[in-house]
Amino acid sequence: MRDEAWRRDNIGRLLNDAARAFEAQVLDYLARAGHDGLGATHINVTRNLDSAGTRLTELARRAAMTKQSMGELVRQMEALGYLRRDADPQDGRAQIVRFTAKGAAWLKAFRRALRRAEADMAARLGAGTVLALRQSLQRYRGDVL
Amino acid sequence: MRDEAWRRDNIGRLLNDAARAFEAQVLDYLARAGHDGLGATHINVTRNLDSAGTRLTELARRAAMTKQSMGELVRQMEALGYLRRDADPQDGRAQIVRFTAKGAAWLKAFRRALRRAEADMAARLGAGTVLALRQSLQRYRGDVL
DNA sequence: GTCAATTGGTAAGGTAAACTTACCAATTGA
DNA sequence: TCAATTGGTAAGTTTACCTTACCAATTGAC
Repeated sequence: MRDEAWRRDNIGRLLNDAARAFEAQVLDYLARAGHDGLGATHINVTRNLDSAGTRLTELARRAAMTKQSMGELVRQMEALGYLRRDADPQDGRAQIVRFTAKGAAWLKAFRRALRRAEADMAARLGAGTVLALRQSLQRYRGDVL
Repeated sequence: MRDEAWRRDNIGRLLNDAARAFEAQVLDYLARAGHDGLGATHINVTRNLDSAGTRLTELARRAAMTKQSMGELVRQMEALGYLRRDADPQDGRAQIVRFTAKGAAWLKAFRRALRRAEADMAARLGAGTVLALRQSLQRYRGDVL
């Protein structure tokens, strides 16, 4: 029809749209499971929080954001009851951020939502295609070469 | 090593990381070509602006953002000399947003940057894989089914 | 052992890119 | 003709970050 297909079909836009759609799907599954109040940003925390707990500064480093920004995310999640901060017995300055029971439940629900969104994708594209997609993206990131 | 690979290798994160990396590459090519001052946001404008010009409200509708937000993007690009606004002879309220010569040059550079970033990807993954990737993403979006 | 440098964390304020609510003026249509 | 719709602007808010500037605890060089 027109030679302006690049507007919709350039890889950048396709990647972006797919990323947003997937994320929205995951968030929707979480909301349906009763876990609202947390958004995409907070995944920066949960993604980097060890089950044994992690220091704020280390969380910030892993998420590649400032201590202040990570501090704010943690503060929000603490206020909602997902996290708890304990003093580090090794270092009087430090805090150890940990999941509460509610936080652990949220994490479980998050991983389930992730699996479901991925299953939705597989239902649409086929499992083999999803596997190939994952491998392509990993290679693009530089995982294997 | 650990069974927590989902943190790095879930499709959502892979899509997001790839989208950001691709976008950064495109913006970098543009900057090297002397086109700085415009960021990823402004692509919301150029992506939806017809060569014959488009009304602000229509731009906002296509980009799925508010008239005010689109108005601000257009104002910025106008200030930098990429766009011009003409009165619509058909409607005294309306303006028609158009590329200036500088804007047209920018668009050309943008498309070139897009092609280069895609070529970079093909150099890493192979052209066939990029094609498969594109098709997968189009199907995920719902293009074909 | 002491004291300067480093490190964990907070405070205050700024910025970018969106949003909402509230308008005005031109147009359209019943 | 006049009320509803539409194109666009204004003002202020929100989200998710950032920077600069700190303080207090710890560490390390001497």
